[in-house]
Amino acid sequence: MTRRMDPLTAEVVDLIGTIVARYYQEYDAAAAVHRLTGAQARVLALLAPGPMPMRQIAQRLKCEPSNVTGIVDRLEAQGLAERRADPADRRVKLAAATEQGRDTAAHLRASLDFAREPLGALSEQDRRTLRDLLQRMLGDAPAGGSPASA
Amino acid sequence: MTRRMDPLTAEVVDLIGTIVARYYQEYDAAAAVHRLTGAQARVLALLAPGPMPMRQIAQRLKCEPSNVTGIVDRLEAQGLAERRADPADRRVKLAAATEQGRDTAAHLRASLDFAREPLGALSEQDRRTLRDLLQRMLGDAPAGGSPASA
DNA sequence: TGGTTTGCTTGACAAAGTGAAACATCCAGG
DNA sequence: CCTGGATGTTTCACTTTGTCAAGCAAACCA
Repeated sequence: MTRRMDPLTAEVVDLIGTIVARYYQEYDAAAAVHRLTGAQARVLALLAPGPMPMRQIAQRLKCEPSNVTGIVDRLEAQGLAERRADPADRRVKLAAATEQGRDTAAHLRASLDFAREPLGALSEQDRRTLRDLLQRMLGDAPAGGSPASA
Repeated sequence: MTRRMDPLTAEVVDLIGTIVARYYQEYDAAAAVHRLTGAQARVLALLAPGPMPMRQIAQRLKCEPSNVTGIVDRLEAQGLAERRADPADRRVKLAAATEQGRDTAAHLRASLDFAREPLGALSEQDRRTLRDLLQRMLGDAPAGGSPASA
């Protein structure tokens, strides 16, 4: 057990840990500007492109559906989201961002300086290299980006 | 506002978001193996090298000291940590990992496959490049290492 | 000495998260 | 058709994390 990690790998792991901490911190701060918690902001960002069933939100967040109920409740209370019926399946409730919700989501995305600013220290060539390295590190899996959800 | 981000930068940001999500997920999973939550594991890792005042733990976690009280309480209840008096200042309580706590911390660190495995896809040269890019991205700040706080 | 600051804990509270139970709806086999 | 099982959501009870304000003891300062 406890197989030793080589120093270089350990260093990279530490750096990633630092990035993770900073990412969370700045994400929460950006959300707080709009009176949102991190979880609420994440759901709102998920809903910005279009409505989504509660179940699917839970899958994306990797949590139980019962948890999503509360988060959407709070977004709804602030007028940022609403629940709609799914015409195709009456069990399903589609969470959808309101006009104001989409607006907030856009501002939120804009205020993600955590992304622009530190990356500004890198040249375009560097960023390209970084992207390739991260992609390979993640096994070329698509970068959590487009939902591809119906 | 809402200055557009160039597509390359956006791609890198997305990748970082994916890494952050995966990091958290795997960290929590590794902690759960030892009946710990993520926060408890983080504190235990902090205490593994040596005792630390409660106040300092709070600074490292960027949270209120009152929050640390509860987390250390739970570690203490599991026999993984204990509180000691600071001979130099009787107000201070030093949280310290017990023998068992250090042992758990070591196993925890070992089970961080999240670090070794994905990085295994990169050659040593690649890891070196990645390290340098991340360091520059973080403004050459030391990688979350030494506190330097008095 | 006395007043202020510092370190920790307590209490009340909100949000995030889990798990189990309840309920409606859908779907498939007989 | 209709019954039984699977699915989607919510509710409830509960834990953990986290905040903030108040309280208390010890240290510091003048």
